[in-house]
Amino acid sequence: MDSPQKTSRRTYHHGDLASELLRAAELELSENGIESFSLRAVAKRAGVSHGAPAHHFKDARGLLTALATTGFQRLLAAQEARQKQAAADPLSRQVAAGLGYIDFALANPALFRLMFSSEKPDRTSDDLAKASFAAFDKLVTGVEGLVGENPHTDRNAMKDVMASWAMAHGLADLMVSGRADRPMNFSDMPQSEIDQILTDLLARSVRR
Amino acid sequence: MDSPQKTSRRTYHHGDLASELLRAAELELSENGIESFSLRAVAKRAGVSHGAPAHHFKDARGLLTALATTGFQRLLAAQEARQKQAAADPLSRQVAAGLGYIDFALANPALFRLMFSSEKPDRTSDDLAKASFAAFDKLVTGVEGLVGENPHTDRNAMKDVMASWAMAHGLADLMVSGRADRPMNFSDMPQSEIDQILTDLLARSVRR
DNA sequence: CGCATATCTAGACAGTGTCAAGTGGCGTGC
DNA sequence: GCACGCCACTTGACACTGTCTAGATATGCG
Repeated sequence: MDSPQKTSRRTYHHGDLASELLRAAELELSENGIESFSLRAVAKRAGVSHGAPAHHFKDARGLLTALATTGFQRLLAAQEARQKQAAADPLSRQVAAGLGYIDFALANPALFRLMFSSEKPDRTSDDLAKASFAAFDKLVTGVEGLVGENPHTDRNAMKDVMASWAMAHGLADLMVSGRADRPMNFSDMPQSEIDQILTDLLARSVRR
Repeated sequence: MDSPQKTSRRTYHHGDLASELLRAAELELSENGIESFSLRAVAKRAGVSHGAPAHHFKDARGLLTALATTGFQRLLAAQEARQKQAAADPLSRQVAAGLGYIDFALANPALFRLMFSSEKPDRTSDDLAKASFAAFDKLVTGVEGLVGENPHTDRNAMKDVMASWAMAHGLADLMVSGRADRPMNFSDMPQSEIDQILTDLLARSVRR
């Protein structure tokens, strides 16, 4: 009568190995970084043999594709979380999306790298494409509210999307790699002050 | 009487294996990407045994650190190349630096990833730190000319540096990973039109 | 000319991802 | 209520990786 997915797996059949592998993979990723990621270490962490993952994910690429997909879903959620706390005007909402983007990157640096700086996830995967498009579309609708044009049909509006994205992504990537610390001294600042600076920078990108 | 570095190495001692390894490594990098980089493949490409590189670079990390160092030197050169063609006013010069940054990234995508999205280069290396600081400092002096304040002492000016860097880096990174193609349709544009758009986006970041 | 030393080779080791074959246990059809 | 089928997993093999050690070779200094 117990649920099929229990944390202690003394049975031969695991019950929910797929999601356990995803959790293990994310832990491995965040502890060791993407460049020393090992499928066998993930299997060991999940308490199964090194060949077990193949039954749920074709290969390492498959597992990392699935993991990146959840990453994009959570990236979208992080953007929305910031928007909930933000003022209702379109600029504040768009800036909030950028702040959420950066929040996510700083909270999940290795996953962020997997999503944006790795060839390992299979970008032709439908699930991955859908999830990454949804996160992208958050910026598109934000700009649409801001400039009153649909970026998918208006080239200038799409330029604003690109500006907004590039600024958020650039800040996120430089912060994740620790390159913003030296010039900006973020580590000595309270979060509110960091937010203020980032807000200023993000707002520049969409003003034309 | 022949130069010590000849392309055909039938001699036991190579003569200039260190730089040959660097060239081989860069070729391997651009052909296979950083994630399937193999030190043994580099050695094979250079025509030496798999153990040979260790004598010139302590390990794979050492080789990649040296390669990233040359990358930052060439990144700086690419920024300066664009500035030479640009108008003399400070804004044009700063935008040109950004265009050069993007030029470099698009011309050397795998190397760009090695420099900015990898933990393999040893960032505590003096040579690497010096080269990467020199490239960064190009943006700093550009902003100084633009706003009339030294960013190293003026916090607002350093914010402008960060804005300029984040926009250039964000655009470069998104373009390298092919993520800008879909929304912007860059592949259907002549270079002049791409430059025009990028110029607009880069200029936004430093105007306050 | 001979010897020291830098340079390179060759083999071993632990670790990696993937493939093939074999085993354990669950549930379905009788 | 039981046997059988099938899915989930294990095990071992393979080629490949980076690094270490020991040995071979050529260069240049005395």
